[in-house]
Amino acid sequence: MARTELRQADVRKRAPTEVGLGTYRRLREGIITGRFQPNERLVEANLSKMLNAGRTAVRAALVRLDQEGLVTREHNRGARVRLVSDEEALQIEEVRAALERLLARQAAAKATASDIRELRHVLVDMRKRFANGDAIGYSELNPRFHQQIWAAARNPTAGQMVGTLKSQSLRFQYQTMLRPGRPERSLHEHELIFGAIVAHDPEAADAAMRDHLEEVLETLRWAMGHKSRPQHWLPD
Amino acid sequence: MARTELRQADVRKRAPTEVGLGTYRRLREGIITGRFQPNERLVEANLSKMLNAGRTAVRAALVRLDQEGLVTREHNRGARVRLVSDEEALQIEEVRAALERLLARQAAAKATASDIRELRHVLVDMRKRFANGDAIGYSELNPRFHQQIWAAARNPTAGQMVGTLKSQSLRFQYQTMLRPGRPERSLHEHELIFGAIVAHDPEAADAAMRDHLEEVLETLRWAMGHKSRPQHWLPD
DNA sequence: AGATACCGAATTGTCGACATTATTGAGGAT
DNA sequence: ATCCTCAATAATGTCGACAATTCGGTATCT
Repeated sequence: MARTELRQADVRKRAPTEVGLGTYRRLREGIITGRFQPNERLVEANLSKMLNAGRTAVRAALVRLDQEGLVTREHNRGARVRLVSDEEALQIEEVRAALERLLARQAAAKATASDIRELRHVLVDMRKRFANGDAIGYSELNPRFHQQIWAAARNPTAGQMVGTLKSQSLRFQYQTMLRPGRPERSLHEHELIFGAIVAHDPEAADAAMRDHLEEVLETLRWAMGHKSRPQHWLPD
Repeated sequence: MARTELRQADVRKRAPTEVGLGTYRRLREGIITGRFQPNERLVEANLSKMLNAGRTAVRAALVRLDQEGLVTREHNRGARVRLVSDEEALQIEEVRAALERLLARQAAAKATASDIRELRHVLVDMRKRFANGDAIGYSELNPRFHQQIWAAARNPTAGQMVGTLKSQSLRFQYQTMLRPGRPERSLHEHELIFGAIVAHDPEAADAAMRDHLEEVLETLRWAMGHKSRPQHWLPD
């Protein structure tokens, strides 16, 4: 029975140097940005050379990414970039909506003046880019806005969770801004959310975020109906 | 460019034999059931012998559990059972509430006759045990009831997510049933949720689940105020 | 006595080698 | 032509050994 270690005094603050961070982070980035295509095989030896890291580190990274839902692993058959189906993407979006509503509510309750300043800054930029017709720049700012809300909510648990969710469904987000009239309404919805947070009105923030993400979901369904067939499965 | 592998035809259905499942599952079980105490060091060599598995497998399991939030790892300093603070536990409960509301809503929308039969079965058992004053047996059935709802919702994404959340805060759940009058009200709340699902009324299911988990949260806050000392009884 | 440097035990991180398993393609039988 | 067998190949899973690092205790100096 060597289980005699449980004093809380041992938990000193220290630089939280996590373990195999480098390779994990780079591999993750590669998957999210699409450098590895969905369903592509991830051979450990190859990755080992590409990231010049030992196979052990690659392996650990793959385990993490598996748990995170970005790759799938099968016994003796290796790892692949996980392909999330349309249905799954919708489910993920629903879950994300539930979490973001909570975060918006808490942000409205807890936001400091500094939080609001940051949020306003992003929103001002969004207005500018929208006015210039810069749709790409606008959709780049979109995640920034939401992340500011997560920060203001002071709920790391929910924040991290919604972050991993977003990484899973990120491939689908690019299509949504193509819908006619979508950017304009998107901007308006963000204004409403911002207003509710500034007013410190959790109920309104919840409702505004609900409406916003309901619109996003609807747009996503629209995009899925209209999407030209994914050019995966080539006709041989 | 050896990255020319992306046909969907390759994704055949097959037994999804995940990788190092055995050791991971046993270690996880050990942590959840409290055989390893919070903040206890998890030395790889020891675990290797205890679970008689290679150190490699133990290591992989620890990586997974780290990503899952059940252990924390620091570079060159090993792994410990993660201690979740009271504040974190409350945050987790809030997130869980948001997700379970979604799941209750979807369960009400999609539940089949079979789902409802299963759910009724659990509820009948709960009534019995409550009538017998069997508080322990009652709280054992509690997770079963919720899991049936997750199954009926047909939303694996949210289901798995709420499952991992629950495992993180499980240590706190034992205290809640000690509050005077809590079992009775808990049973009543479960009846309401069940009724809403049977009636296929998503709105009502959402509201009932919200009320239920709001009560749980309140009880949790109460328990935290009253906790003399977290008595980690060792179940050997 | 108190602070500091330092050494040794314990533990983790990493690498390479080997066994195990799946996959592919050729070849032969029906 | 189709199906089956079977070896060749490629990739993963696993084990052991070694280097690197942390931590506790001890000796040393002021």
